Amino acid sequence: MSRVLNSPQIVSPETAERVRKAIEQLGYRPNLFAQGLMTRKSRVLGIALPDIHGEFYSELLRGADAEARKLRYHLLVGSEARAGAGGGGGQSETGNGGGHGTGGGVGAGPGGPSTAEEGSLAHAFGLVDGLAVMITEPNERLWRAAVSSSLPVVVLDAEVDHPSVDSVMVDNAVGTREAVEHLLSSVPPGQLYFVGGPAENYDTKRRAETFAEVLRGTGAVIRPDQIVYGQYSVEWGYAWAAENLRGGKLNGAGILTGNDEIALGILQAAQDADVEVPGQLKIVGFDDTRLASLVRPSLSTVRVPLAEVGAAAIDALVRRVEDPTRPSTKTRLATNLIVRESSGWAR
Amino acid sequence: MSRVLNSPQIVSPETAERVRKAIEQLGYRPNLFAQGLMTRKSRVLGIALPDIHGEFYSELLRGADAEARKLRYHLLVGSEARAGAGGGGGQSETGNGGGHGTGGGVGAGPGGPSTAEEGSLAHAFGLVDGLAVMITEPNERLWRAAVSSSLPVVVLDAEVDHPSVDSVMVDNAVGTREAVEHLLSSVPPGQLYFVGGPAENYDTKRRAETFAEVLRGTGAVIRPDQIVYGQYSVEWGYAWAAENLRGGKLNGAGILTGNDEIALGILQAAQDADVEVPGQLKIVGFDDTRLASLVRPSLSTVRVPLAEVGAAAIDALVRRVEDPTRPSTKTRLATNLIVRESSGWAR
DNA sequence: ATGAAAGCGCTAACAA
DNA sequence: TTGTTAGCGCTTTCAT
Repeated sequence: MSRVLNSPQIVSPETAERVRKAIEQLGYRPNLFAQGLMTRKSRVLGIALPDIHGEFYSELLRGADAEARKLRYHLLVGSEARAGAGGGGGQSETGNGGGHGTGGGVGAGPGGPSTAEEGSLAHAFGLVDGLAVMITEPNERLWRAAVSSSLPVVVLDAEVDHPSVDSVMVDNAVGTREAVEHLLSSVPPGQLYFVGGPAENYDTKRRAETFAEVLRGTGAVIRPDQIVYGQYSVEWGYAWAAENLRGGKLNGAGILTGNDEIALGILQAAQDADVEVPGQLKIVGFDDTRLASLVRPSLSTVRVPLAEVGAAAIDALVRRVEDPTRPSTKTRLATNLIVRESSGWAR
Repeated sequence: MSRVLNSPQIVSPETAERVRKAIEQLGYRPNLFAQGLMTRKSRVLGIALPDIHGEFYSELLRGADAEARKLRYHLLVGSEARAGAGGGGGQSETGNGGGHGTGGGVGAGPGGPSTAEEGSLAHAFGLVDGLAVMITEPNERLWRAAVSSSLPVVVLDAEVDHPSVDSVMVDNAVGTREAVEHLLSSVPPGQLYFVGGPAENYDTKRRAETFAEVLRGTGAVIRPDQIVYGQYSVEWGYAWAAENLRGGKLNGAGILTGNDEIALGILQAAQDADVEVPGQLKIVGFDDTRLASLVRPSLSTVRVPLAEVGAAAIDALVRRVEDPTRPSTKTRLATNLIVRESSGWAR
């Protein structure tokens, strides 16, 4: 009987024992499909990321997975990478063009349109109890699919204002501010640069804004070349630096980048051009991926609690799954500057 | 009607159209639980890794995910990390002790014993069509769970000899041989070292064996200190090198490591001790993770086609799911040496 | 406290 | 070609 497993307290001890023994004997396993058919629950959560690869998403996923396991849920992953036409920006390391990415990843909710090639989690929609979806840049389709879904949804990264959708974001401002002020302590405002990822990327955008804000706070006027956009890739960082290192333009400069990869590219270009870091050029990355602490000189960077972001998303999602009436929450996790060799210490 | 969706060819065009319109109108979505209850299929595959974190597993997972999507399946991930008592060795980057890891990760098949804290995928067993499980070191429980499962199973990394279990492995021998011979071209046999990961780890073991074999092929007698085991971590590599760099013992030596992380640790120790790489010390890593090409000097390494391994696993699994009678296959993917700066070129 | 039966939404087999 | 029905294995309700 299912009573033994689900409500052990209302069944007599001896019956329970008898049943339990039979279960053991027969190697009985409840059929999860039948169970799901009745209860409408699977204890499986979907997580849709722009990409699955690299330190960034790997760490996020790890945090999400750990939290899910703690709450006794499972994770069904779905990366949008290579899904639709032109992948999204995200923090992809491959640095493949900056297409505005209409790429799917989540099917439309009931009532919405649905094509055969809807995208990653469309098919699995019906199997999961909820969905965590990361939206790193404007993506109308993904967005509408997310908010109009009948499933509990938590959105990562994008600004959300929907009564039934939870969101988890990173507070870029604090860390960015710390980083810029840190750089300003040894570099004049006119020598400070922000080398970002894709201009559409929400995080890059916010970081650039705070960068500009802090700089303007010093009374400085910002030149257009001080804030530039590209890709979240080593190659972009290297290319930008190689270009701008010429003529000693960057001598004595300070650079904040959109992520650690870009910073590493710049670091390598500097090394190849025999420019001393941090002596002649100071660099601060973003995210604090493992890379940052492993390269030499080690990379100063703004730490983003990636694992916590993943965990918070799962946490919010599970809460909502288990209590759908609960008001939506916005979680915002702090960032903070970590000073290492590339921006400060003498070696 | 379900006939329209499942066997469109046996239904008249106008009926099909009528039904399709109704489906659209009502926003109808087939219930996957009911569907699964009948068909016993979910198009979801479980993948159990020792850990989910770091370049190594990230890349493997990415390959698996890409292949799954191509075959129109979904991936349910389950890392064993922190599952049972003492995590397994695997290629975890955290370098937490080398416990022999009885850690669960997969529940026992029907008939087997099952405790409440069975591990990661136990609960989801009933939802997936098949299971890819990576076994990186002897683990009786995981092993028995895998082979005795009623589900289609493909084992990664471990040697398997079971008629119904497919396996995907890496052919460590070729790459290792290439690496050792490459090092032998500039370093005498007595100056060659293999600094491995955990001694129990299958890959490390095989690599050590081939290392020894090639060395013996030169007629040399191998000292015990030439082959050592530790963790798959930067810290272990650094510690070993820091220890052995003293007294110039490693001057003119060549080192092959169990993975890139260890190699990086050694590289850093060498740099901190002002030992020139590759001038005074040559280093070859293993895996060819992104790390290897990003550090300076760039790391020579034996490339392991991680993404292909993941893809091959999913491929084999899907084949078996869709044809359970098919004989089991063993896939073995080649490795090959990639020479970069740390073992060869002058900078 | 326990047995019996309805029904979740689908597919497959059987009628028409 | 199409309509009808049994039944997948569970949970839940209703009788007992």
